[in-house]
Amino acid sequence: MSSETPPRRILHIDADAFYCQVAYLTWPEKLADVELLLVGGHPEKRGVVASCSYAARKRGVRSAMPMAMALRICPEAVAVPVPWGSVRRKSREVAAVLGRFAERLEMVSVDEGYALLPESDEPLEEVARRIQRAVEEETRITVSIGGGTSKLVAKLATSRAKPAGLFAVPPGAEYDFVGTHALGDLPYVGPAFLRDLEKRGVGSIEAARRIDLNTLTLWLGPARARYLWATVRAVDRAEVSAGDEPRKSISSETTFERDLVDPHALEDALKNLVGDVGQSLRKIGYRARTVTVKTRGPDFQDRQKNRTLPQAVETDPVILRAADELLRELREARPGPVRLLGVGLSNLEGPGTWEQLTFPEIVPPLETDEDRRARAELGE
DNA sequence: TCTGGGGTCCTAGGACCC
DNA sequence: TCTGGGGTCCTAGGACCC
Repeated sequence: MSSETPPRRILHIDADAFYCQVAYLTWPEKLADVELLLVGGHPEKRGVVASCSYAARKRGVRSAMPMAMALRICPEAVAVPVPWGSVRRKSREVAAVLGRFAERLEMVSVDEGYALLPESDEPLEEVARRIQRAVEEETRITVSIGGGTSKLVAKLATSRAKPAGLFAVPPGAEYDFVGTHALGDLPYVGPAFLRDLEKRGVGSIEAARRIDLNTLTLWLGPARARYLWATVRAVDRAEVSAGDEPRKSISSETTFERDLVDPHALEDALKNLVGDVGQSLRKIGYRARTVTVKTRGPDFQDRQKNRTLPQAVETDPVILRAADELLRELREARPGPVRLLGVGLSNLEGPGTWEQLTFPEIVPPLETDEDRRARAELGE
Protein backbone atom coordinates (compact mmCIF):
# COMPACT_ATOMS: atom_id res chain seq x y z
CA MET A 1 0.00 0.00 0.00
CA SER A 2 2.10 2.88 -1.22
CA SER A 3 -0.79 5.30 -1.71
CA GLU A 4 -1.69 5.65 1.97
CA THR A 5 -2.50 9.26 2.69
CA PRO A 6 -0.28 10.96 5.25
CA PRO A 7 -1.89 12.04 8.53
CA ARG A 8 -3.59 15.42 8.40
CA ARG A 9 -1.91 18.38 10.06
CA ILE A 10 -4.57 20.40 11.84
CA LEU A 11 -4.18 23.27 14.27
CA HIS A 12 -6.82 24.70 16.57
CA ILE A 13 -6.09 28.34 17.34
CA ASP A 14 -7.86 30.03 20.23
CA ALA A 15 -7.25 33.57 21.46
CA ASP A 16 -6.83 33.75 25.23
CA ALA A 17 -9.59 35.75 26.97
CA PHE A 18 -10.10 37.48 23.63
CA TYR A 19 -12.59 40.20 24.63
CA CYS A 20 -10.29 41.08 27.53
CA GLN A 21 -7.23 41.36 25.34
CA VAL A 22 -9.16 43.54 22.91
CA ALA A 23 -10.46 45.71 25.75
CA TYR A 24 -6.89 46.33 26.97
CA LEU A 25 -5.85 47.31 23.43
CA THR A 26 -8.94 49.51 23.00
CA TRP A 27 -8.63 51.45 26.27
CA PRO A 28 -4.89 51.30 27.05
CA GLU A 29 -4.76 54.29 29.43
CA LYS A 30 -7.90 53.47 31.33
CA LEU A 31 -6.97 49.83 31.83
CA ALA A 32 -3.19 50.20 32.15
CA ASP A 33 -2.97 49.06 35.77
CA VAL A 34 -6.12 46.98 35.90
CA GLU A 35 -5.55 43.32 36.74
CA LEU A 36 -9.10 42.38 37.63
CA LEU A 37 -10.97 43.05 34.40
CA LEU A 38 -14.52 42.02 33.57
CA VAL A 39 -15.87 42.46 30.04
CA GLY A 40 -19.58 42.10 29.42
CA GLY A 41 -23.07 43.47 30.00
CA HIS A 42 -24.12 46.07 32.54
CA PRO A 43 -24.77 44.61 36.01
CA GLU A 44 -28.00 46.59 36.42
CA LYS A 45 -29.26 45.49 33.02
CA ARG A 46 -29.02 41.80 33.75
CA GLY A 47 -25.72 41.58 31.92
CA VAL A 48 -23.35 38.63 32.08
CA VAL A 49 -19.56 38.28 31.88
CA ALA A 50 -18.41 37.68 28.31
CA SER A 51 -14.75 37.38 29.25
CA CYS A 52 -12.53 38.16 32.23
CA SER A 53 -8.84 38.42 33.01
CA TYR A 54 -6.96 35.41 34.37
CA ALA A 55 -6.62 37.24 37.70
CA ALA A 56 -10.42 37.41 37.90
CA ARG A 57 -10.68 33.74 37.00
CA LYS A 58 -8.43 32.90 39.91
CA ARG A 59 -10.95 34.62 42.14
CA GLY A 60 -13.75 32.42 40.78
CA VAL A 61 -15.27 34.56 38.03
CA ARG A 62 -16.42 32.62 34.98
CA SER A 63 -17.79 33.71 31.65
CA ALA A 64 -21.60 33.69 31.41
CA MET A 65 -21.75 34.50 35.11
CA PRO A 66 -24.09 37.41 35.95
CA MET A 67 -22.02 40.60 36.05
CA ALA A 68 -23.64 41.53 39.37
CA MET A 69 -22.33 38.32 40.89
CA ALA A 70 -18.85 38.79 39.44
CA LEU A 71 -18.69 42.25 40.99
CA ARG A 72 -19.77 40.85 44.32
CA ILE A 73 -16.89 38.36 44.16
CA CYS A 74 -14.45 41.02 42.95
CA PRO A 75 -15.75 44.39 44.14
CA GLU A 76 -12.53 46.14 43.12
CA ALA A 77 -12.70 44.79 39.54
CA VAL A 78 -13.18 47.12 36.57
CA ALA A 79 -16.12 46.24 34.31
CA VAL A 80 -16.28 47.41 30.71
CA PRO A 81 -18.63 46.66 27.80
CA VAL A 82 -17.55 44.42 24.95
CA PRO A 83 -15.82 46.65 22.37
CA TRP A 84 -17.63 45.02 19.45
CA GLY A 85 -16.07 47.13 16.70
CA SER A 86 -12.52 46.39 17.84
CA VAL A 87 -13.41 42.75 18.44
CA ARG A 88 -14.51 42.26 14.85
CA ARG A 89 -11.53 44.18 13.49
CA LYS A 90 -9.02 42.24 15.59
CA SER A 91 -10.72 38.99 14.65
CA ARG A 92 -10.26 39.75 10.95
CA GLU A 93 -6.62 40.72 11.54
CA VAL A 94 -5.89 37.45 13.34
CA ALA A 95 -7.68 35.44 10.65
CA ALA A 96 -5.64 37.19 7.96
CA VAL A 97 -2.38 36.09 9.61
CA LEU A 98 -3.63 32.52 10.08
CA GLY A 99 -4.74 32.42 6.46
CA ARG A 100 -1.17 32.87 5.27
CA PHE A 101 -0.11 29.61 6.90
CA ALA A 102 -3.20 27.52 6.20
CA GLU A 103 -4.24 25.53 3.19
CA ARG A 104 -7.78 25.98 4.54
CA LEU A 105 -8.95 28.11 7.43
CA GLU A 106 -12.27 27.63 9.24
CA MET A 107 -13.08 30.35 11.77
CA VAL A 108 -15.73 28.99 14.12
CA SER A 109 -16.18 32.22 16.07
CA VAL A 110 -14.45 35.58 16.48
CA ASP A 111 -11.72 34.09 18.64
CA GLU A 112 -11.31 30.52 17.45
CA GLY A 113 -10.55 28.62 14.29
CA TYR A 114 -9.09 25.52 12.66
CA ALA A 115 -6.25 25.57 10.15
CA LEU A 116 -5.49 22.69 7.82
CA LEU A 117 -1.78 22.93 7.10
CA PRO A 118 -0.14 21.88 3.86
CA GLU A 119 1.99 18.74 3.85
CA SER A 120 5.46 19.38 5.20
CA ASP A 121 8.32 17.80 7.13
CA GLU A 122 8.40 20.65 9.61
CA PRO A 123 7.23 19.48 13.04
CA LEU A 124 3.72 20.68 13.89
CA GLU A 125 4.95 22.45 17.04
CA GLU A 126 7.36 24.53 15.02
CA VAL A 127 4.74 25.74 12.57
CA ALA A 128 2.47 26.47 15.52
CA ARG A 129 5.21 28.48 17.19
CA ARG A 130 5.83 30.52 14.04
CA ILE A 131 2.10 31.22 13.75
CA GLN A 132 1.83 32.19 17.39
CA ARG A 133 4.72 34.66 17.03
CA ALA A 134 3.35 36.13 13.81
CA VAL A 135 -0.09 36.65 15.32
CA GLU A 136 1.33 38.34 18.39
CA GLU A 137 3.76 40.56 16.48
CA GLU A 138 1.22 41.66 13.90
CA THR A 139 -1.94 41.94 16.01
CA ARG A 140 -0.77 42.11 19.67
CA ILE A 141 -3.10 39.22 20.41
CA THR A 142 -1.82 36.10 22.17
CA VAL A 143 -3.28 32.78 21.11
CA SER A 144 -3.03 29.21 22.32
CA ILE A 145 -2.57 26.52 19.71
CA GLY A 146 -3.31 22.81 19.78
CA GLY A 147 -2.28 20.46 17.02
CA GLY A 148 -3.09 16.97 15.83
CA THR A 149 -4.45 14.81 13.06
CA SER A 150 -8.11 15.82 13.60
CA LYS A 151 -10.17 18.79 14.74
CA LEU A 152 -11.16 16.89 17.86
CA VAL A 153 -7.60 16.22 18.97
CA ALA A 154 -6.42 19.71 18.04
CA LYS A 155 -9.21 21.28 20.08
CA LEU A 156 -8.56 19.13 23.14
CA ALA A 157 -4.85 19.91 22.79
CA THR A 158 -5.55 23.64 22.94
CA SER A 159 -6.98 23.38 26.44
CA ARG A 160 -3.70 21.73 27.46
CA ALA A 161 -1.89 24.67 25.87
CA LYS A 162 -3.72 27.55 27.59
CA PRO A 163 -2.80 30.23 28.19
CA ALA A 164 -0.49 31.34 25.42
CA GLY A 165 0.98 27.88 24.99
CA LEU A 166 1.38 25.14 22.41
CA PHE A 167 0.51 21.47 22.55
CA ALA A 168 0.73 19.02 19.68
CA VAL A 169 -0.35 15.38 19.71
CA PRO A 170 1.77 13.20 17.43
CA PRO A 171 0.13 10.84 14.92
CA GLY A 172 -0.67 7.54 16.60
CA ALA A 173 -1.02 9.01 20.08
CA GLU A 174 -4.63 10.17 19.65
CA TYR A 175 -6.39 7.28 21.40
CA ASP A 176 -4.27 7.52 24.52
CA PHE A 177 -4.43 11.30 24.53
CA VAL A 178 -8.24 11.36 24.42
CA GLY A 179 -8.21 8.75 27.21
CA THR A 180 -6.53 11.21 29.56
CA HIS A 181 -9.64 13.43 29.56
CA ALA A 182 -12.86 13.44 31.54
CA LEU A 183 -16.08 12.75 29.63
CA GLY A 184 -17.23 16.30 30.24
CA ASP A 185 -14.09 17.66 28.56
CA LEU A 186 -15.28 16.29 25.22
CA PRO A 187 -16.94 18.80 22.92
CA TYR A 188 -20.77 18.53 22.94
CA VAL A 189 -20.76 16.52 26.15
CA GLY A 190 -22.54 18.98 28.40
CA PRO A 191 -24.37 18.60 31.73
CA ALA A 192 -27.45 16.87 30.27
CA PHE A 193 -25.38 14.40 28.25
CA LEU A 194 -23.23 13.67 31.32
CA ARG A 195 -26.33 13.03 33.47
CA ASP A 196 -27.70 10.60 30.88
CA LEU A 197 -24.43 8.68 30.92
CA GLU A 198 -23.89 8.78 34.65
CA LYS A 199 -27.32 7.41 35.44
CA ARG A 200 -26.30 4.39 33.37
CA GLY A 201 -23.07 3.98 35.22
CA VAL A 202 -20.84 5.51 32.58
CA GLY A 203 -18.69 8.10 34.28
CA SER A 204 -15.46 8.05 32.30
CA ILE A 205 -14.08 7.73 28.81
CA GLU A 206 -12.67 4.36 29.80
CA ALA A 207 -16.16 3.20 30.80
CA ALA A 208 -17.75 4.63 27.66
CA ARG A 209 -15.30 2.66 25.52
CA ARG A 210 -16.69 -0.57 26.91
CA ILE A 211 -20.26 0.14 25.71
CA ASP A 212 -21.06 -1.10 22.21
CA LEU A 213 -22.69 1.12 19.60
CA ASN A 214 -26.07 -0.64 19.71
CA THR A 215 -26.42 -0.10 23.43
CA LEU A 216 -25.38 3.53 23.12
CA THR A 217 -27.97 4.01 20.36
CA LEU A 218 -30.75 2.64 22.56
CA TRP A 219 -29.65 4.91 25.39
CA LEU A 220 -28.87 8.12 23.54
CA GLY A 221 -30.42 8.06 20.08
CA PRO A 222 -28.47 7.56 16.87
CA ALA A 223 -26.75 10.93 16.60
CA ARG A 224 -25.32 11.20 20.09
CA ALA A 225 -24.48 7.48 20.12
CA ARG A 226 -22.42 7.61 16.94
CA TYR A 227 -20.75 10.80 18.09
CA LEU A 228 -19.79 9.41 21.48
CA TRP A 229 -18.70 6.04 20.14
CA ALA A 230 -16.33 7.68 17.69
CA THR A 231 -15.11 10.47 19.94
CA VAL A 232 -14.03 8.33 22.90
CA ARG A 233 -11.97 6.37 20.37
CA ALA A 234 -10.46 9.59 19.01
CA VAL A 235 -12.13 8.96 15.66
CA ASP A 236 -12.97 12.27 13.98
CA ARG A 237 -13.03 12.62 10.23
CA ALA A 238 -14.66 16.06 10.16
CA GLU A 239 -13.06 18.25 7.52
CA VAL A 240 -11.71 21.72 8.05
CA SER A 241 -14.29 23.53 5.93
CA ALA A 242 -13.73 26.60 3.85
CA GLY A 243 -16.37 28.35 5.90
CA ASP A 244 -18.73 29.17 3.06
CA GLU A 245 -21.74 27.34 4.46
CA PRO A 246 -25.01 29.17 3.80
CA ARG A 247 -26.80 30.74 6.75
CA LYS A 248 -29.70 28.70 8.14
CA SER A 249 -31.35 31.20 10.44
CA ILE A 250 -31.30 34.80 11.62
CA SER A 251 -32.55 35.94 14.98
CA SER A 252 -32.59 38.83 17.37
CA GLU A 253 -33.69 38.79 20.98
CA THR A 254 -33.62 41.13 23.91
CA THR A 255 -33.80 40.75 27.65
CA PHE A 256 -35.63 43.66 29.22
CA GLU A 257 -34.18 45.59 32.11
CA ARG A 258 -37.43 44.86 33.89
CA ASP A 259 -40.03 42.28 32.92
CA LEU A 260 -42.75 43.62 30.63
CA VAL A 261 -46.49 43.08 30.81
CA ASP A 262 -47.79 46.11 28.90
CA PRO A 263 -48.97 44.89 25.47
CA HIS A 264 -47.96 48.15 23.82
CA ALA A 265 -44.43 47.96 25.18
CA LEU A 266 -44.21 44.36 23.95
CA GLU A 267 -45.55 45.40 20.56
CA ASP A 268 -42.89 48.13 20.29
CA ALA A 269 -40.17 45.68 21.23
CA LEU A 270 -41.47 43.21 18.67
CA LYS A 271 -41.36 45.86 15.95
CA ASN A 272 -37.76 46.69 16.77
CA LEU A 273 -36.75 43.04 16.68
CA VAL A 274 -38.50 42.53 13.34
CA GLY A 275 -36.66 45.59 12.04
CA ASP A 276 -33.36 44.03 13.14
CA VAL A 277 -33.87 40.61 11.62
CA GLY A 278 -35.42 42.07 8.46
CA GLN A 279 -32.40 44.27 7.93
CA SER A 280 -29.97 41.36 8.49
CA LEU A 281 -31.98 39.21 6.10
CA ARG A 282 -31.92 41.73 3.26
CA LYS A 283 -28.26 42.52 3.89
CA ILE A 284 -27.29 38.98 2.94
CA GLY A 285 -29.81 38.90 0.09
CA TYR A 286 -31.95 36.11 1.49
CA ARG A 287 -35.66 35.56 1.99
CA ALA A 288 -37.28 33.59 4.80
CA ARG A 289 -40.26 31.29 4.93
CA THR A 290 -40.55 30.64 8.66
CA VAL A 291 -41.05 33.27 11.35
CA THR A 292 -40.54 32.42 15.03
CA VAL A 293 -41.44 34.41 18.13
CA LYS A 294 -40.00 33.43 21.49
CA THR A 295 -40.79 34.59 24.99
CA ARG A 296 -39.12 33.87 28.30
CA GLY A 297 -40.97 34.26 31.56
CA PRO A 298 -39.60 35.26 34.96
CA ASP A 299 -39.32 31.53 35.67
CA PHE A 300 -36.90 31.25 32.71
CA GLN A 301 -39.28 28.98 30.83
CA ASP A 302 -39.01 29.63 27.10
CA ARG A 303 -42.04 29.35 24.83
CA GLN A 304 -41.89 29.69 21.09
CA LYS A 305 -44.29 29.63 18.22
CA ASN A 306 -43.41 29.59 14.58
CA ARG A 307 -45.27 29.76 11.33
CA THR A 308 -44.19 28.75 7.86
CA LEU A 309 -45.48 31.03 5.12
CA PRO A 310 -46.45 29.87 1.64
CA GLN A 311 -43.66 31.98 0.14
CA ALA A 312 -40.28 33.25 1.23
CA VAL A 313 -40.49 36.92 2.21
CA GLU A 314 -38.10 39.76 2.99
CA THR A 315 -40.07 42.87 3.94
CA ASP A 316 -40.70 44.03 7.49
CA PRO A 317 -44.48 44.51 7.35
CA VAL A 318 -45.05 40.96 6.12
CA ILE A 319 -42.73 39.54 8.76
CA LEU A 320 -44.37 41.71 11.41
CA ARG A 321 -47.86 40.53 10.50
CA ALA A 322 -46.83 36.94 11.17
CA ALA A 323 -44.87 37.88 14.30
CA ASP A 324 -47.82 39.82 15.72
CA GLU A 325 -50.07 36.84 15.32
CA LEU A 326 -47.58 34.51 16.95
CA LEU A 327 -47.01 36.85 19.88
CA ARG A 328 -50.76 37.16 20.38
CA GLU A 329 -51.10 33.38 20.51
CA LEU A 330 -48.21 33.08 22.93
CA ARG A 331 -49.72 35.72 25.20
CA GLU A 332 -53.11 34.02 25.15
CA ALA A 333 -51.58 30.72 26.12
CA ARG A 334 -49.42 32.32 28.77
CA PRO A 335 -50.13 35.83 29.98
CA GLY A 336 -47.91 37.38 32.64
CA PRO A 337 -44.57 39.16 32.72
CA VAL A 338 -42.10 38.69 29.88
CA ARG A 339 -38.39 38.73 30.60
CA LEU A 340 -37.17 38.19 27.05
CA LEU A 341 -38.66 38.58 23.62
CA GLY A 342 -37.10 37.24 20.43
CA VAL A 343 -37.82 37.02 16.71
CA GLY A 344 -36.24 34.47 14.40
CA LEU A 345 -36.27 33.78 10.68
CA SER A 346 -35.51 30.34 9.25
CA ASN A 347 -36.18 28.23 6.21
CA LEU A 348 -33.99 30.75 4.41
CA GLU A 349 -33.79 30.81 0.64
CA GLY A 350 -30.82 32.33 -1.10
CA PRO A 351 -30.90 34.39 -4.28
CA GLY A 352 -31.91 32.34 -7.29
CA THR A 353 -33.80 29.67 -5.38
CA TRP A 354 -37.11 31.43 -4.86
CA GLU A 355 -38.38 32.13 -8.36
CA GLN A 356 -39.21 28.55 -9.17
CA LEU A 357 -40.81 28.01 -5.79
CA THR A 358 -43.50 30.64 -6.09
CA PHE A 359 -46.51 30.48 -8.36
CA PRO A 360 -47.90 33.98 -8.45
CA GLU A 361 -50.60 32.97 -10.91
CA ILE A 362 -52.04 30.52 -8.37
CA VAL A 363 -51.01 31.78 -4.94
CA PRO A 364 -51.47 35.49 -4.29
CA PRO A 365 -48.07 36.98 -3.47
CA LEU A 366 -47.37 38.08 0.12
CA GLU A 367 -45.05 40.77 -1.21
CA THR A 368 -44.98 42.51 -4.53
CA ASP A 369 -41.84 43.66 -6.28
CA GLU A 370 -42.98 47.20 -5.46
CA ASP A 371 -42.98 46.29 -1.76
CA ARG A 372 -39.49 44.92 -2.09
CA ARG A 373 -38.18 47.84 -4.09
CA ALA A 374 -39.61 50.19 -1.51
CA ARG A 375 -37.66 48.08 0.97
CA ALA A 376 -40.77 48.44 3.11
CA GLU A 377 -38.96 48.84 6.36
CA LEU A 378 -40.75 49.73 9.56
CA GLY A 379 -41.49 53.36 10.22
CA GLU A 380 -41.43 54.43 6.60
C1' DT B 1 -25.74 35.88 42.26
C1' DC B 2 -29.68 35.52 39.47
C1' DT B 3 -28.80 34.18 35.13
C1' DG B 4 -26.87 37.55 27.18
C1' DG B 5 -27.22 36.86 22.40
C1' DG B 6 -26.37 34.55 18.09
C1' DG B 7 -26.14 30.36 16.13
C1' DT B 8 -26.50 24.78 14.78
C1' DC B 9 -28.30 20.35 15.36
C1' DC B 10 -31.37 16.66 17.17
C1' DT B 11 -35.75 14.48 18.68
C1' DA B 12 -40.48 13.47 18.64
C1' DG B 13 -45.23 13.73 17.36
C1' DG B 14 -48.70 14.68 14.03
C1' DA B 15 -50.42 15.63 9.34
C1' DC B 16 -50.48 14.18 4.92
C1' DC B 17 -49.28 11.52 0.81
C1' DC B 18 -48.39 7.35 -1.76
C1' DT C 1 -62.97 -4.75 6.39
C1' DC C 2 -59.18 -3.78 8.63
C1' DT C 3 -54.69 -2.63 8.38
C1' DG C 4 -48.97 -1.47 6.26
C1' DG C 5 -44.98 1.25 6.02
C1' DG C 6 -42.05 4.91 4.22
C1' DG C 7 -41.21 9.69 3.25
C1' DT C 8 -41.64 14.66 3.84
C1' DC C 9 -43.05 18.72 6.07
C1' DC C 10 -44.33 21.37 10.07
C1' DT C 11 -44.10 22.49 14.95
C1' DA C 12 -42.19 22.66 19.80
C1' DG C 13 -38.66 21.99 22.77
C1' DG C 14 -34.07 21.28 24.25
C1' DA C 15 -28.85 20.62 24.24
C1' DC C 16 -24.80 22.62 23.09
C1' DC C 17 -21.19 25.94 21.25
C1' DC C 18 -18.67 30.53 21.69
